[in-house]
Amino acid sequence: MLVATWNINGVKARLDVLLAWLDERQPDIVGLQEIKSVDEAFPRAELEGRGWHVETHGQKGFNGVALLSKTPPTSVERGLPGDTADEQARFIEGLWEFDGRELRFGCLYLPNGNPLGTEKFPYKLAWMERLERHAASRLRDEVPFILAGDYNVIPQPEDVRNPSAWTGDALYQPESRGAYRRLLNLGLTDALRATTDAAKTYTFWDYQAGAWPKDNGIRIDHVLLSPEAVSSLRSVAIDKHVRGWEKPSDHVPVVVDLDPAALR
DNA sequence: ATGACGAGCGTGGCTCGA
Repeated sequence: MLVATWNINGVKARLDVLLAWLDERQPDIVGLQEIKSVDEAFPRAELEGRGWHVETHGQKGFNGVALLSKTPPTSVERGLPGDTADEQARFIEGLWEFDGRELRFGCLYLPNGNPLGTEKFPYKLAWMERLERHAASRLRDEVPFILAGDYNVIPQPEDVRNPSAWTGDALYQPESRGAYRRLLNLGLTDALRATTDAAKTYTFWDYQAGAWPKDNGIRIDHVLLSPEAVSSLRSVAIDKHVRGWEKPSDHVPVVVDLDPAALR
């Protein structure tokens, strides 16, 4: 079975590439980020007409996350726990059952945090602390758990073409990378790094300054697996070719193949 | 290299992203 994450950068502007990619890939569960749409404006009918189940957690103008799946989730929760005053739509989580085995999939759009020196960076770090607490809680459930999305964190130097260009950026700060490392230290596995130590496994290329033709990318879209899910890991793919399509998102899908019979 | 790209909102030029 295939589970995937994709920062779509506007679902209405990206409907054609989303449908083309879904046709090509046929994933079982997809987490979308930056849908930039309220729930009522999400192109639900176009997706449901092709058999997809749709769960949204939208917001006007920016942010917003969604879950698409071939079979409906048995339950869905919206919003990251831990701060009722946080109104930004950045987290949605669903529970599925496959042949009697449960699988929980959390889809996140972690705050960017730029520019440094503004309230945005402490908001990012506070959000990561909440995410760590939530992940620890889910891990205690021992239900196979996937935490996938746009983390807005470059974990290591090999995850960026030009590390020195990012030293002043929130995505590459020691605090951001440390918080990502703490997630892994809880017992989550970065699916891509469990399968390869290759460099240039980027998931984002800026629209500006010819970043895509120059392969000036960064790896910031990650799929983290709980111990109960990592035992089912077959392979990971970064669908890089999608970045070359007409009207692409600046991010590409990350797709993880799991053996459902090995979920425990 | 980042005023350079792109989406949303809403009709001109902001905000936001990474």
